[in-house]
Amino acid sequence: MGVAKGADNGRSGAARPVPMATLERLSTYLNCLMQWERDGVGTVSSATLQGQTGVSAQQVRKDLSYFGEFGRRGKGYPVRELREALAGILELRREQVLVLVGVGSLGTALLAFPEWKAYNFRIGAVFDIAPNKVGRRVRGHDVLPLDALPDAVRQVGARIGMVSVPPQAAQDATDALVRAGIRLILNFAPVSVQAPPGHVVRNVCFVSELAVLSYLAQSPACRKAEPKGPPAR
Amino acid sequence: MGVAKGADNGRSGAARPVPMATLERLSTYLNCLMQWERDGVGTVSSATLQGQTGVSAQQVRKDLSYFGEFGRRGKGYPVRELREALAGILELRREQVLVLVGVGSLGTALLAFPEWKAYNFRIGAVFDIAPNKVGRRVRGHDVLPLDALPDAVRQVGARIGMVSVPPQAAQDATDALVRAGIRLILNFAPVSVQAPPGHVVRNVCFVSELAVLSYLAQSPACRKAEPKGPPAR
DNA sequence: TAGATTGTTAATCGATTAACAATC
DNA sequence: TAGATTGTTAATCGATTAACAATC
Repeated sequence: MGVAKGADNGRSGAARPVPMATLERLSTYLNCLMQWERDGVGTVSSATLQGQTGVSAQQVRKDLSYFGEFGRRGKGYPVRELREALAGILELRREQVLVLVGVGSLGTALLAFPEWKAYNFRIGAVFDIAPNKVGRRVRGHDVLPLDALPDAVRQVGARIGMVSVPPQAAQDATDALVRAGIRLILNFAPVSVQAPPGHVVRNVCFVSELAVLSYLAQSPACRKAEPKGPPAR
Repeated sequence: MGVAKGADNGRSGAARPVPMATLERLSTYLNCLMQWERDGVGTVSSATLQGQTGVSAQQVRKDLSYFGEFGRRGKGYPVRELREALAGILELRREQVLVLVGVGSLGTALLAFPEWKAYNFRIGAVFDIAPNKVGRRVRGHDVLPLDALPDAVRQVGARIGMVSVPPQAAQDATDALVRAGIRLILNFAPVSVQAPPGHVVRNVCFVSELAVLSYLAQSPACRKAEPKGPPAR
């Protein structure tokens, strides 16, 4: 039931499964390291990462330990090396090609997102069903009809699909991606969509996040999700 | 360390803390129920919810049990009542007023999001620093300067703030919200931001989600996050 | 060396799943 | 009643935290 056996980078001997929670934190670390690298910072400690992310220093070290040994005792982690290592773990040293289904206002905002390049993502093809959108050019991308999906996916080598269509259309869009051979799907529509075994659907649902905040608003329970301990920086 | 003591709806006697994981699933259930209510469905079982959400039936029942007893044994859950109960638990029977900082393409897409009303959210005020945006009207909202935040927050009664500014500006925007008395913050910028104790920051980070998918792409580990068991529908 | 900080093992805590009694 | 399905208690599993030895 471990998510990712055998993903241990060849370093850590036996294949411990990597907790999903760890995986979800990795890109946060990567993001900090990218910034520090731009700033010319040479070394950081797990305490520095705690200060920046709110994740406890020991948790940071534990997370990294699933993939190998990246630090120097008494010193900390070399920023550039750790950044490269994390990018490698997340398969972001090779370009990841995405396809996008749905070019409404959210889809258009996604096309304009300035950080794709920094993470080595590229949107390879863009689709919509609306006849008045198909054939147009949006933010430098030709909008293709949905039935062009299978060919386009093969052509651009996409492995990940993003769904940004209205809720009623989300399952259809997902099905189309599945038929086109896409096994990794990021759903932005505020409904749950299902895909067959062997596929992974993850959701970006801000309504859900807001609902959690709304819940927390009622009691003085706001004392969760805070940075803990002495922030070092 | 429990997130939400005393949130037990007055029904369940002692105040069991509600797991964050449960909280995060609640809006998924709510979403399904809203759809079913529109479709005129009278009753659903936990197995139905499993079929629609991928969350196991027993997990659904366990989640609901933190807040009370909503079902009828042998029968299932009355759609309308359960929807109302969940909306109440999430404090969504009263209107939740939001403020938005940052009216770039993502912010604009958020303003255009059609489902705010359905969840009883309302964007009460909108802010930006860019002089060429302040004073303009975007999707029916007047864009205000950041220093209008404290007054506006009081005036519209906002309790939740959304940050959709470029990464470099995200911490500043967060600080401005904090100074304006906002304690619940949803950050859309792909950086981690910090807020003082007593505040909650949650993040919507699709880069993070994509990074997880990218990781999962490498091994045949795609056999996670699937619907399990016999879907009933 | 002494101080700092990592990496790891053990202990705790929390969340999910299994089992089943309650009851419609 | 019999069948179905809930709600709850106990058992398992997974993730976080604490403690500490290793070592730069």
